[in-house]
Amino acid sequence: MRQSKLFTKTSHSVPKDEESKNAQLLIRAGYIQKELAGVYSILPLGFRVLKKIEGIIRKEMESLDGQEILMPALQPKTNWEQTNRWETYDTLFRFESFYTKSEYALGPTHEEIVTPLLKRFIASYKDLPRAVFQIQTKFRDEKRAKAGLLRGREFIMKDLYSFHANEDDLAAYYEKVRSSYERIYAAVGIGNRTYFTFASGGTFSKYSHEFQTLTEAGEDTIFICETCKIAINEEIVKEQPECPQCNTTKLKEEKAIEVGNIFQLKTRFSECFDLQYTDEKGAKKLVVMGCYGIGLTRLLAAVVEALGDEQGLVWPRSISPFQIHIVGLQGGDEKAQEVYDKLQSQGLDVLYDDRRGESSGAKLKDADLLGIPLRLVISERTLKENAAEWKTRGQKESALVPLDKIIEKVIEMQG
RNA sequence: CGGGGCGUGGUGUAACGGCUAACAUGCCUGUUUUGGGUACAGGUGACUCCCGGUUCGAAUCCGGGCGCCCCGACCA
Repeated sequence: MRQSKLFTKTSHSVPKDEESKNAQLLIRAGYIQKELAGVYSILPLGFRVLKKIEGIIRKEMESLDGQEILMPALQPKTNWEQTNRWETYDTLFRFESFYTKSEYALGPTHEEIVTPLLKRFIASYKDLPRAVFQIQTKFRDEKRAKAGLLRGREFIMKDLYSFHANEDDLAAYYEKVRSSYERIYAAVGIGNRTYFTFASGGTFSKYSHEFQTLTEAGEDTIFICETCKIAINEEIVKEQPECPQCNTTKLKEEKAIEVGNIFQLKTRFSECFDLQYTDEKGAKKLVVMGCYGIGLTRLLAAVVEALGDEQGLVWPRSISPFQIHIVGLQGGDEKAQEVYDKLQSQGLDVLYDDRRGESSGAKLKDADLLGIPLRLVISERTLKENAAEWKTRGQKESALVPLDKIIEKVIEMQG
């Protein structure tokens, strides 16, 4: 893509109504735009990142035999009354139709839809296990939206629901999901600072598990066991905090942001909707359920919080909007164009800063702000060596690479 | 939901109750410059969030509303 055609622009100044690092950098770089408190438009560069994250998550969900569906965000009140959550779910968006006076919810989660949905198809033990997932916009009536994309009123979430014949099967599946989640966090570049965390179970069970990523902007406080590489959420740490695995009390307190959670719902919802199956002996039994969520927009923001620096965004290759940022400076435009065409024809994701009016300094600053992992500068100076300057975002050093070796080197880099 | 702060060109800010609402940035024209947000000149751009009140006079004071941020509470 040519940068001169991109409808978004970078901005020098930070919006005064945003304080969080993720919102400031993403808005300045033109990845997102705020529409309302806690509600953002995702612009082309941000959309590309989101799609990359989506791809990583989808691949893992499919490996868990998850079948992708899309359920409605608009949901009937009756289903929420059936689970007794119409009155009690405090961030539920509830509203009345202007014309019919019927009441609706905007889905913050989808147990109320997915459970009756699967009931139409599950009748026998032969129909189990099953897993479905979706990647969809969710709504929560937050009393206070905050911290950019970290806590919004509208956000994009992947939710997976699993259906099992018994608790053992659920437990085994739950472990598989845990591994998938760990691969997801590693793939988006925050694996080394994301901890499997023991947390309270909320509405459904005694405990649940979260994945928490260490960042200053985190809303949660967790206690890390360095030996086991797991953590405990503050909410379940009472007087004597200890690691549930090795029982040590040497725990390190840290701020973290919750980037995913997994719950064993068991029969909490199958009871409400009478979701039963017939077992091998002809007996009726309740289906056992699990649910597993990852907020994509929040995950994106968490990566920014964790990796962004003074100069701007820093993307891992796996989710960067582009793999390569070609910057043509004075005297290098013609060659830059050639290299761009060549890399494009190799099917590589390339952003080419072909803007003519901008000064060199402005282009280099913008490249840092946009955060694309590999920057190739082509200018009069590099062309004296018949080369391009190769620089990795986030690293100080750069090197000259001969123009005829670039494709080779890019392919080598991508492994 | 409790507390605090704030709404002024696209953006960031300034302006004692008193001249034509100022500065920077952006944008447009031209010249210039070209490896870390070049320089100069000219130009464009604001019913000062909305409604009402006080006053000879309101961006400024008062009341109400709407919106935004931060702290806390809450949080699948």
